Amino acid sequence: MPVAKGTSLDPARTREGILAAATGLLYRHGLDGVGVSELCRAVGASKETLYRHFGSKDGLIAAVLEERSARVTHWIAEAATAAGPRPADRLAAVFDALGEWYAEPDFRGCAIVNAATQRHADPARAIAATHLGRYLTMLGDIAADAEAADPGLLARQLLMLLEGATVVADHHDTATAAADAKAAALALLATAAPTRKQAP
Amino acid sequence: MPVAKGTSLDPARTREGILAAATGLLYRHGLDGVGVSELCRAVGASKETLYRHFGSKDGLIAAVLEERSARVTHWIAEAATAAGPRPADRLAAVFDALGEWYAEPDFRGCAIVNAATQRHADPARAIAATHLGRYLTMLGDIAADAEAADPGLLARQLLMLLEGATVVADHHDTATAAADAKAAALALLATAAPTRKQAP
DNA sequence: GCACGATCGAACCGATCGGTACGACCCCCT
DNA sequence: AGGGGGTCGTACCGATCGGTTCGATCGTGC
Repeated sequence: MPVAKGTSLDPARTREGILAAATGLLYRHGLDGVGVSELCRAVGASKETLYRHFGSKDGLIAAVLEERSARVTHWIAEAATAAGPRPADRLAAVFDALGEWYAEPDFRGCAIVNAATQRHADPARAIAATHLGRYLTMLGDIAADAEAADPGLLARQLLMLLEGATVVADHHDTATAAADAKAAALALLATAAPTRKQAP
Repeated sequence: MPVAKGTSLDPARTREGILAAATGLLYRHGLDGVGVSELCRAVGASKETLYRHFGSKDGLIAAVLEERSARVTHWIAEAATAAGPRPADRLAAVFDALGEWYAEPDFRGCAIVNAATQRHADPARAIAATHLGRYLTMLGDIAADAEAADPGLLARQLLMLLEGATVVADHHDTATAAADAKAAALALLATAAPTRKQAP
């Protein structure tokens, strides 16, 4: 409960606060499951402030999705690079990170893909496309380092495992999804790059 | 445009007509993207008729999803059994069928999973869970026939590929999704059941 | 031949939606 | 000291939503 009436913090701080609170609410309740008034009450901001910062509800949604896409992909990429140089280790780390995410109590699937599903018009769908593109780039790096015969193909297949695991974890089987997907991903990697051993 | 005012057809026929028309509209526009009034106009039925048959919009949605789940899974299973006795052929046929689906001009992802994403309350999510369960059963049969070391694991991995391919085809890369997923599925099958050849 | 059941079309309801307007407040800067 | 900008809270707007009701209509089975 920082601010009182007039603001002491700079507007950028206000904007970030709205963004952070809206991210959770829109994810949990769905884009159409929470109204702007309710959003403002939970955020602790007035409608006027929200609309000055984001222009419209869709503007707020777009900002939320862009920020979340950047943060999530960065988090996954960090987990991968922290696992060391070996492609198999990096790939395993990606799915281990997903497993932590799936285990969170209010896991609800991929927020960006979910949003694109709920909005058939442009903004959300475009963001989802670039979001998947970011994943594909990261997986493509792993595939290339593993000297896969067709790194692009392997990356697209790994992306399907990643998104499929997320869907299955959301709608069917939360417990084993990440581990199952990890095993499948490592099997695909081994099949696509049989020449590479773990020589130093 | 069969019926005029009073009905000559039996109520079951009316119900089926509403169901069929609503299936397409709700899929294309999303569950919240089309109102009941618009739905009635497109269907050619009055609100009173719709509400007598389905009770509520959610009741209509549930009926649409149940019917679609049964029809889709039956269609995929038919494609698999028509491909012959060999597990690899049946698995390939599944993803070939998915490829036909992805290529349809108004493909929008899996209607049941999409609906479950849009509705955080019970009915749609429960239907999605049983829908994935049906897929899992079919894939489990293939895995078992292939004498996979762990048929349940393989089936869950294949399910992720199926759902992941659908997500990717919807939001990123429609063209190669099915073929990429098919190759990955066959590779997983070969890895999980290396003993089995195609002896007669 | 007549009542019954299914249907239509349109009016209607309260609720809620996204978005705007306004007066009051308070902090920062000059 | 004082003014301007960011904010709050609330009231308000038109539109639309899901759902109900009602009179008129028409085919079918008794």
